[in-house]
Amino acid sequence: MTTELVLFNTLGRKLEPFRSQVPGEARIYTCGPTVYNEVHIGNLRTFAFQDLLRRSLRHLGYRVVQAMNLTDVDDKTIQGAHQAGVSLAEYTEPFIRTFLRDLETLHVERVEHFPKATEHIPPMIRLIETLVAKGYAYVSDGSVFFSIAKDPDYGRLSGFDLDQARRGERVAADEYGKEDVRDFVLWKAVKPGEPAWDSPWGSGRPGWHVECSAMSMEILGETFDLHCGGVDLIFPHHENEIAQSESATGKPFVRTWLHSEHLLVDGQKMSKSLGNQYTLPDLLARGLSARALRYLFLSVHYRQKLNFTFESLDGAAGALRRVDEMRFRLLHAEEKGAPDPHLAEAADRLRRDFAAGLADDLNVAVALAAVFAFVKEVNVAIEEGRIGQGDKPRVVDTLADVDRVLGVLDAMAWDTGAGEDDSAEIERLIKERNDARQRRDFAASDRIRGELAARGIALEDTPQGTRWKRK
RNA sequence: GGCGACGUAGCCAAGUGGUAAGGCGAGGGUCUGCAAAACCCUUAUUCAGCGGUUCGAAUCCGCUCGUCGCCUCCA
Repeated sequence: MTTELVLFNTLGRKLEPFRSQVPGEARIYTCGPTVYNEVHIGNLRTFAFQDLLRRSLRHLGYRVVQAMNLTDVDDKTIQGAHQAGVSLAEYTEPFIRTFLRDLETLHVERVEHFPKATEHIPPMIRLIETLVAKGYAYVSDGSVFFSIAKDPDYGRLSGFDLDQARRGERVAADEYGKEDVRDFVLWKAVKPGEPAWDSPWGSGRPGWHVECSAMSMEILGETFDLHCGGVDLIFPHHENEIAQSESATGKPFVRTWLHSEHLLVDGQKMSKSLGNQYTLPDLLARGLSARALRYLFLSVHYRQKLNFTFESLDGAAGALRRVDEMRFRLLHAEEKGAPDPHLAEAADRLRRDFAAGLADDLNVAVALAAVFAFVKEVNVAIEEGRIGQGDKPRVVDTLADVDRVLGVLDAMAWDTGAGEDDSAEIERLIKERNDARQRRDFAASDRIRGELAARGIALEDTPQGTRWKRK
């Protein structure tokens, strides 16, 4: 597939053809969570987008190398650990575990690297040393600050005029010593009781922004292809990353910046005070499906706010049901005669339209419309008895191809697989029921149908016979 | 106050100059012993409102109304 990928680069705010630095290879850095609490569905929306990105790149022919950091040292993790009376690592470990579990539940692929900030302190120190040596940073009371005034390009990503934006802002208590309120901290001098590492400026810990710069360049190189995060990270986090990295290396840091919009709940920003801050386990506990949530995430363009409602999640579940039903009917359809040329055409059209949708700045809505057009064609073919030799695997393989990107169409992959195999007994009961129907003993047949329904087995009588499925 | 995004049918959502994709829901039909399920068909003369540009606008421009975001930790 040689479809050219176009992406919206926040740096420059326009659509651009994507060109990787190394042909055929995409190197991606994504800002992961700060592991001080459980992630909510808003966070997960962003990670689902990043998963879509990496899968799409692969679909369009790229090899992907991706790193996602885990920020396990910052004000919040330190405070949390202190309040819980445990070490930093003891405090963050469970949140890392549940984060990775949530990703797995949503079928978000493991990325190649999950660097933890606490395990990469030396490269951060080296980066800061370089900045100090080059005059971009200065030391003050054991802390190190980046000097915005030394970086004429500062503000390029966010488009903010810092002269206007941050004058008169209050300086945080632990950041006295700045020469300019707009400067940001690279290294924070230790405070009593806090975890700390040795450095040329004394004991302390890295600032948040420097973590990502150091780790991304360490793993992916001084210039890499894609850097993603939520829109809230554009300023100041990503702006600062650019300033640090490019000042240190003199090279472009990231070629393309991608930012995903936020998720809203009932039209409002999630917040603890509104009580609308859901986690994935919250939704699962309500009996809602992670698969439907993934579909919902995928169905809204990443640069569009996603308004989460239970109704929209129902809609997502309904859409998946339609795909599942088609596969179910296909499974029971009989292949006879020559392959249907219409189906082959439909399959080609799906592959083409699907790839074209993805290539257009990851327009999944268009890609999904192609899937549903295909579903309809297959349904009609089944209805008209046009399923020929080899058509079933053709349909299944085509869906499997697009599902390598979507990761949501194959119900079997999401099945919890619980329960013993009692299908032989079910088949026996169905036969018994159909015998009763033959004798027009409807009381008996309805009784069996009721029994099966009570066990969660739904029957469908069709002209080709009775088929069943678990509800 | 500065910067920005958005407003398309009951709901979700594509489309950014050539005459409204798709999904859910709803209505009708087919099938059925009856059902259920499923499938098929139908479902926006119209894109927040008002002006303007144009042969032509949901798409471009202006104004108004509304929603949301960033500017401080934040996906």
